[in-house]
Amino acid sequence: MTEPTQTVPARTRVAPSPTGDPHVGTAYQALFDVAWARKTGGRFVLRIEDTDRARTVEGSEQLIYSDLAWLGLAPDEGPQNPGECGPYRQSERLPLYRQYAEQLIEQGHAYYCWCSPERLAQLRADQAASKTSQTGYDRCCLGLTRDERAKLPGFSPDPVVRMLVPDDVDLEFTDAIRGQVHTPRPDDQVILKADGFPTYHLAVVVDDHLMGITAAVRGEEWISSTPKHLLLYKWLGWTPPAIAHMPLLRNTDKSKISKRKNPAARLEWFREAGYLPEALLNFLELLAYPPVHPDTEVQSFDEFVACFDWAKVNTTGPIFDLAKLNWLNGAYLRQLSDDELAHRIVTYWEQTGEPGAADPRARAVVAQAAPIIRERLTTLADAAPMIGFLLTPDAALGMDDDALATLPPNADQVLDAAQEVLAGLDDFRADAIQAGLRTALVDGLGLKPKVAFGPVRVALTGRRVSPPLFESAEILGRASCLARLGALRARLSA
RNA sequence: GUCCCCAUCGUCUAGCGGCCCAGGACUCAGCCCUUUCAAGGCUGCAACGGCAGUUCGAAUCUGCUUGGGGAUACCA
Repeated sequence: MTEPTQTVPARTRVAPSPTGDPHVGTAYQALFDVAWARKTGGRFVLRIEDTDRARTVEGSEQLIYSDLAWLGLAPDEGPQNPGECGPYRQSERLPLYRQYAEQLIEQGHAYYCWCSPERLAQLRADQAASKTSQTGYDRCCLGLTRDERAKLPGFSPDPVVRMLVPDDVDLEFTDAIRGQVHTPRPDDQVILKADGFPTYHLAVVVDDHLMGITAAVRGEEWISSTPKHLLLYKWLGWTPPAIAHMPLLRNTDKSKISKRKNPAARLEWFREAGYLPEALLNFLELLAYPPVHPDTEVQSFDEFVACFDWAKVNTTGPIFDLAKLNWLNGAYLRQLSDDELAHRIVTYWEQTGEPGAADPRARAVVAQAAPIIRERLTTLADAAPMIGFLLTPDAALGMDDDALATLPPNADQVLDAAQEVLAGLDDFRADAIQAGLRTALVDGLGLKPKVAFGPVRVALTGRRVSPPLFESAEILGRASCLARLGALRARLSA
């Protein structure tokens, strides 16, 4: 197996089409692109493949940029930070493709085709119906002039350009991940469309060569068209880059991952859902690559890069299962310092329009609460509901029904005692609060801790489950605590 | 239909002829810790798709088969 030589700095590229929200597959491939570039001291290039005018969506290029940057995979070169091999949008490189298409026609490797889309559709339908193994274009236009062809049925005035695939086309190539791979025999593929735009097949070859790309990472679905690309390289007299075909990410039903079946197919979804980019990166690495360390699967991108080897990339398409990502995200969250965690939460709030983001008091509370919610978070989105009781005015605190249902018959007694303790405390800090309440409720009233602290929790948080009680009480402060204890007490007497 | 790719616990994987009656991680279950919930610790459930062959010996090699996926576009 020939793999890209490690001593040569790679020039790799990710080439998404701007057809809406960036796809998670783009990040997945970019990750391996970047790993290879970093490993070899090379460059990572972003090229926008906008040759399908019907599908191109306004604004998605910007999203591709911001999402890659969020993940720490910002391109070294791209349309917004050009280097020396631009332009980086295929729509700005149009003359190039026509030039090479014409060259191929002159050399006899390609030909014009005037067949109408209707004729081609009929041809395919007939081939399918006859169950023949003979499929593909029938070369109706090969060797004909425009006038000759015009006399035949199914004529369309604007021609496309097709490759003339020879009988002895090479059906084997070396993949960086899979080694020797056999491929299906290609059809006389259209390389230049009637609207003058190239198809992917021509564009990728011309661009990769002209932009000096030495290693290309793409999805497995491209394996079958690789011989077309190799043929073009051969005809044009160019050296192809090393090509790595990544296994395809799958939906739970094992089909190719799609936005329709899986919300996580949208790269944006992870940011919206409160995942940390480093956790997502780690997760994507694990999806196609064995863990770097024998004792843990939590690994940094640098560690991944350091051990990167194409031969270790897996060949089976992984099912995109969020359970492990959730665990990883929690693991990364737990590694954050208090300040960093608070910062991430507030930043997340800013991005999602959470009201607390703009409130200085809320920011202060987040900073105080960071240590007590850290190990309870799966995503950043969990923070707001978890500390909501700290941000709500005392009078507006709601009581969950299931929380009220846990109150024991002697709750009033407990609340009275708790109020007395908290009112008399010199030092309103968590350990003093705990000591005071324990003395009064557990020792004094002879209650089990669970029974003793339950009503206090319900009073202060309105919920059955909450962050640690005494720390929460400290953050709330004496006045709020007394007000809330009093409120629940009053409610019980009513 | 045709062609191509792939195949170890539910999921991600280790394994590249003996160290494997298959190891780790996530999930799940139980226990411990414990003021709730988590986190943490411990224990457990759980896999080499099938059939031939090669070999003293096969999860590992070969063939067939089955299953899954992908490609068969003037989409990428």
